[in-house]
Amino acid sequence: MSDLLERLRGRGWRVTSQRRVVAEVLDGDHVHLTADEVHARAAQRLPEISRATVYNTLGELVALGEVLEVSTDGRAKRYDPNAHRPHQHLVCSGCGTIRDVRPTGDPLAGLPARERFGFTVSEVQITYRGLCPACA
Amino acid sequence: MSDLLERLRGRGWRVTSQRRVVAEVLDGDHVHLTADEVHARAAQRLPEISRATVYNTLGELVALGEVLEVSTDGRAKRYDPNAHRPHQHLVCSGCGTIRDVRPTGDPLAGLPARERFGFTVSEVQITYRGLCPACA
DNA sequence: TCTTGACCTGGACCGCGTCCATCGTAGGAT
DNA sequence: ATCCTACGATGGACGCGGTCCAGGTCAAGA
Repeated sequence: MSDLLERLRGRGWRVTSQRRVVAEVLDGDHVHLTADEVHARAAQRLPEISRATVYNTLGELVALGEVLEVSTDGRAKRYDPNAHRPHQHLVCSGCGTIRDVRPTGDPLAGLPARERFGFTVSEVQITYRGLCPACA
Repeated sequence: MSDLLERLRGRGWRVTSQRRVVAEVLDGDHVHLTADEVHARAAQRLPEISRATVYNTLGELVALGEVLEVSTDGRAKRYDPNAHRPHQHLVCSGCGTIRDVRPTGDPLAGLPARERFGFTVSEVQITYRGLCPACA
């Protein structure tokens, strides 16, 4: 994400203080923040930033492929800045923490043509669930 | 799901007309209905059934392992009556229809110990996305 | 520096789901 | 068959996550 702002400027993005702050928040610790958490952290640096702007900016970053949306619990969506390296997620059923993991092999290989029902399958999302060491 | 009500009675469930109607709705076409769709179909048979009751009943069926909750789009949860046969889901990015599919092999095998970070992994949810024949 | 269209704001609004006080009733007890 | 009562149903208020909108603001090109 380091030169994210330059990439976005190159794509015609108007770089504003709000967008920069949101990008910097995501660029920090690689945790999976909710939109409200992003808003809270952004507001520490830019107190008057609005929720709507955070939602808009996150949506744009997702549309541009710079950030991934993850919804593992049916509650708030989370935003994953690790978008350029394909990976899956490992979720603790106890505390809800999420880790990025990289399974071996081609995940599409497990779905034989007979089970595709004529679909053009292009993407696979895998969520591994279990208990983390602390919760076990 | 055929003798579902008997199983539930055996577990101490009080069988009411509302619960029977909800179970019958799920037992119909094996589509993946939202809670509101379940409510609408139930209301055709039992006009005064309340939303809260439908939500309660669905939640109980999930807790008892008779029905699965599926949230593929971050919108409303869907309810899958095919709970006794392990399967995954194939979702059309165009129209949103969901098909049950059965991948080959053990889905847990793809995650080597090194990528488990000490977690006790017990469950794998896979969502295949693509376009169905009609949307392609 | 000026201009302008893209952007930001705050608050109303919406969809999905939960909660709660109250009423109704399934099913055991008699 | 009838009664009793605890479990279930009702529906309306509420909460959270997210979207929309009218109006004010400002980045960046001319």
